[in-house]
Amino acid sequence: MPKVIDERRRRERIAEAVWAIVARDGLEGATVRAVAAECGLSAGAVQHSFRSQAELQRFAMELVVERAAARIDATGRRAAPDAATGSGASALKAVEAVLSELLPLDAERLAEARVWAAFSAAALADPALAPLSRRMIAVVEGLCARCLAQLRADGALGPAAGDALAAPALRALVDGLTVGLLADPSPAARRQARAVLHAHLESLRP
Amino acid sequence: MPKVIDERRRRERIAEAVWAIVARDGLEGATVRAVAAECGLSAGAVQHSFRSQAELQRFAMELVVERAAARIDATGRRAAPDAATGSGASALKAVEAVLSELLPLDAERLAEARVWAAFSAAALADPALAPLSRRMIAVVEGLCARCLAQLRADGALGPAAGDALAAPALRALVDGLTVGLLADPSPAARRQARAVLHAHLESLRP
DNA sequence: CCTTTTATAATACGTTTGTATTTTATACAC
DNA sequence: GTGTATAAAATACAAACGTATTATAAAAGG
Repeated sequence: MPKVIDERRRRERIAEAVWAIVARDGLEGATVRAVAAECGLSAGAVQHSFRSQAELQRFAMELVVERAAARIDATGRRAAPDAATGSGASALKAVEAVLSELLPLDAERLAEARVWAAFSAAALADPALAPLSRRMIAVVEGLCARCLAQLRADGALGPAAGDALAAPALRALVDGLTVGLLADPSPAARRQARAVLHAHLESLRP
Repeated sequence: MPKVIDERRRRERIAEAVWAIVARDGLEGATVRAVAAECGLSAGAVQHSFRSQAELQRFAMELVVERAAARIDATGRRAAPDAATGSGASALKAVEAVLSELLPLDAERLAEARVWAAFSAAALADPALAPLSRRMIAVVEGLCARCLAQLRADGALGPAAGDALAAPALRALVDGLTVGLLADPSPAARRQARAVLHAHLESLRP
């Protein structure tokens, strides 16, 4: 054995190279050779870690979901203790901050959203990727539900806003704002997206 | 000249073949040969109508926007006379019906949405397609704005719902619901999407 | 009727793709 | 220390791609 290398780390490094290329050139730019060059390996090394390109793409998309789910879980937990103390107004601000982190409002999250959009589009034609699309949506909706539960606990939610449709609606709003920001990530559009999210949360108040 | 053929019609027929393939196999399935086979032509004939594949894809995406804009314009105009007569409740129902036509609730519009998602993803990596993405969003938001104006004229809009953010918010909601239905087009998900749209419009009432 | 023009078809070509195969070099076992 | 197993690199190869080129056939003009 030439080097005793952590195979898991290696696979993740390659997946991250896939992300970088996809964010820049789209999924069709992520050829085996391009991915290998992106992380300073030979094509043979990539082939050693992934039997086929399809397996590589599936792993890269799985890792996106996994990382995003972990991050969302962390921010969701972070918001909860924050707001339990004060009035409804501060809870609303905390929830707004948490949900803002789902939107592509900075360069890093814009890249993430571009990668995710590319994979989601690929999932429409590849049944092996479709469950990952659904899982990501479920994760986002879960965060929305937790945010709404937080608001409800703080009395920042009106009576009509508490039904089972509030979380799917909030998820749709966030995803729709993301779609808009992908097409137009200008500062003006970012301001508007933030304002729309703010207004929606305000409209839920009692 | 072998046949005196309407060049515009021919280009549209080829573009429609692109849509059929993209809806089924994604954009990377729309090779010149596959497109030619889809509409019963030879690859040479396709090349005669489109200098390059990039030009073909751009035309196909332009035609999607053009057709969608025309359809949206027509349905928007159709809704207006409907609701001006009755109370706010009937206006709300009419608007709900109009906006429902934007959602992929049947097979035809699901195919349309799949095509649009594929092109939108391609636009992220191809600056020549990006303006078409933005235009489509503007068209949808325009319909949302007209629907809201209709509701306002019929007194079916609360005071806080009338600001400039209502149309962008409604557009985001519709696009977000579309994203969800693309990942999960099951009857249950369709029911929920309709319910979310209904609840959102209800929440705008005075 | 013959020439010309042009849409279509067929073929050819160079490139790039994913992947299989071979070669090389290195770290561990005995 | 030597042999062996394996990661990594290099190379090879068939398939598919976009596109250029050539050939064919059919309608219009004189």
